Amino acid sequence: MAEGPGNQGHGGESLLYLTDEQLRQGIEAMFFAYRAFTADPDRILQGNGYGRAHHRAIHFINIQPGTTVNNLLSILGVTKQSLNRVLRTLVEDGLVESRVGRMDKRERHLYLTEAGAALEHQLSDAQRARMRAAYRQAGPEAVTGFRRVLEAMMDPEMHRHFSGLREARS
Amino acid sequence: MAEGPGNQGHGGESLLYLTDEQLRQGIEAMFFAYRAFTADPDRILQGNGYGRAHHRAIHFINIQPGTTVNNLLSILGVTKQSLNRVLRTLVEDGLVESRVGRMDKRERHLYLTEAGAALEHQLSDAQRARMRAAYRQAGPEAVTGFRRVLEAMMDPEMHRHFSGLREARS
DNA sequence: TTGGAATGTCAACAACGCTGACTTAAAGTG
DNA sequence: CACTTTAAGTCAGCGTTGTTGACATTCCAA
Repeated sequence: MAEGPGNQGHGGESLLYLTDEQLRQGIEAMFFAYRAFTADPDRILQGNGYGRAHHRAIHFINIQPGTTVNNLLSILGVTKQSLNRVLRTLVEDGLVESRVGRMDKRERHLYLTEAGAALEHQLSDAQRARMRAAYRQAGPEAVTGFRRVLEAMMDPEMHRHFSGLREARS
Repeated sequence: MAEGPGNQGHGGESLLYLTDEQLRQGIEAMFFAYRAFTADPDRILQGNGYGRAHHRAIHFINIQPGTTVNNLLSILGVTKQSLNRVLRTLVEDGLVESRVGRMDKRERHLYLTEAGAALEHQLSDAQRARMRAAYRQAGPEAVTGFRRVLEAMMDPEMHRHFSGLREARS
């Protein structure tokens, strides 16, 4: 089974032999876990004409109310045309409000309406429930490691946008 | 928010207060990390007319040579029409070979050709490199926790298909 | 004031999910 | 053998969400 060097005990020291098999399992785990991770929101959104892209937009508008389209663009890493299609439907449906900037009238500042906030809650509740269950099952130490690996995996560019950076240092 | 008493202890002990903010950061970390995680293969595949779906098919055919279409279907969790579209192009392009089953002639057993294996290598090398770097940066303890949380997050259905199950139980 | 950069919008296309209906071939079962 | 089920493949069509290209508006600086 390619057990390899049977360490990874708990030392924290050194070596860190990483066999291809171990890495492959990590890759596969990411695939299966991410599928499960997005399953609940996908289910909620399907049928309403919304999808994962709408979820992402709603999520980040909720976190940074008043963010501009351009800022959202750099966070989501898609083209403005792609984002615009999503934003247009959200605005039309009254979930997002788009206000012209006071300083710079080219900018549009985005806010969730009450209806938008309600949907956001529904979505994030479902996702948090799964995350909470996984965290509970895995234990607090595992959670720390989980977060650490994910952060190391992000592109440095994107890591800037990650909001879990508060107490990271100290 | 129904925060309630912080534990319905099923594991038994353990506080494990999980604030919404902590959970939200985990959710966001998954989003950013997964994006980075798929970025390298996506870059390699783009332009060849292939995409993430082709990558997934190639990955699992490589791991289970001779797997049937039906088995692949249940692993990937897509419809046969969706998978067939991908498989057809891979067979046409000579990356995958489809052999009629000897026992059951209805089945088609799938194998990577040399060209397919070469592409698989290219893809998994890129992905392993990123995974290895993240593992190294995070440390061995973190890796264990990472794996533990991801496994807890999977749907039980899908967890059956996860190949990293050898020594898990002790 | 004029030209360039930034911001946002519209149109069209590709990848890849989906449903539904259908065919072919082989296996299983009375 | 007739009947049903299973495995695989196909066709047609649609929805979400990426992409590029073209274009309008706004700001700012030469």
